[in-house]
Amino acid sequence: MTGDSVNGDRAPSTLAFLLSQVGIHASRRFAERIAEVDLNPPLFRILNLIDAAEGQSQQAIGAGIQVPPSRMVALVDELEERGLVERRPNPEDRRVRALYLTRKGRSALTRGRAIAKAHEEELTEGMSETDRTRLTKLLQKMVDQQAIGRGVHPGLSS
Amino acid sequence: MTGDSVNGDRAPSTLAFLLSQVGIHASRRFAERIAEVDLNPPLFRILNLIDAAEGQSQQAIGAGIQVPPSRMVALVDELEERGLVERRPNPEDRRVRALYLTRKGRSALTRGRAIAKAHEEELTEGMSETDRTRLTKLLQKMVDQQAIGRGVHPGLSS
DNA sequence: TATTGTTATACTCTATAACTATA
DNA sequence: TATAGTTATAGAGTATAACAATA
Repeated sequence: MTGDSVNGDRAPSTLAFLLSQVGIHASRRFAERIAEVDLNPPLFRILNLIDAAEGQSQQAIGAGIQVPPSRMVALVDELEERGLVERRPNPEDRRVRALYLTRKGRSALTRGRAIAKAHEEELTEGMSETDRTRLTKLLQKMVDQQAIGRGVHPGLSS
Repeated sequence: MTGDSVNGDRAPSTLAFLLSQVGIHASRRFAERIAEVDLNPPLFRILNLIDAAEGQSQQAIGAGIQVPPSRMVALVDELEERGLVERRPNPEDRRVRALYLTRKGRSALTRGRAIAKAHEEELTEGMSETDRTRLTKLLQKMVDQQAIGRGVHPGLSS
């Protein structure tokens, strides 16, 4: 590939190009790996959020990461069908469905986290500790400067 | 958003998360901006590639960035309908359609490049020149280490 | 037989709008 | 009237497979 004459590697890549190139690669690769535990990135992300705030409503969870209500339904449906999440009635407001992880859900989350860690290591393979820290800081600064929102992943929102 | 209790910002982000977060943001933002000249990222990319290798066949262009033949048809169809690209017969092989930019295509490309430059500036706003260079080098190293392929954008391939 | 370009088709992801049951 | 959840539906983007013309 690198030796082809018809590709885009003649000009040095811009930061914008590199960022989107590496970012999409990282997302794709993570999607591949998290599939090993029969999850996909959105599902894994929701599992994490429920774990961090058990008993919250579907829409409260969704609002935090800019996921519309209708999508939350589909996502939670799938998690519930697989027995990873439970929808419990909220006695104070019968419209609300409070979300809880099942034991199976908790175990899936643990396995997912191990994969996330392995993915992180794969992605930073061959990088010195200094470079990792440096890169993290630069990207974090960008998230703040560009007002992306910490923890808000655009691939799971609008 | 940053003050919400139900979001993902409690734990410090991993490099994998940051990379995909910032990368997808950069892609989305670029898509928004390039729409100002009535293009989308794949179309702009193809325009660039044709400019760099005029007279090549559709499939030769597509192969360099891992785009399947059937998709090249749709992409070039659209560019041709808008009068940005011309398909010319190749007298040596009548199966082949050689691609050329029209004057209008060249002008669209110029305007697109100006937008790409503005996008680059927006994305690196508030960053020192040192940090830009540093970030570029780190990402470039990652592209090589992860065998992503210089100039090959995963968002325009498989 | 192999290759270029094409068509037909289908699948994934996602959002918008309308609906229901509660409040 | 407003809100939580739901359903119906449609659009964008993309890939695979089969096909026609030419090599």
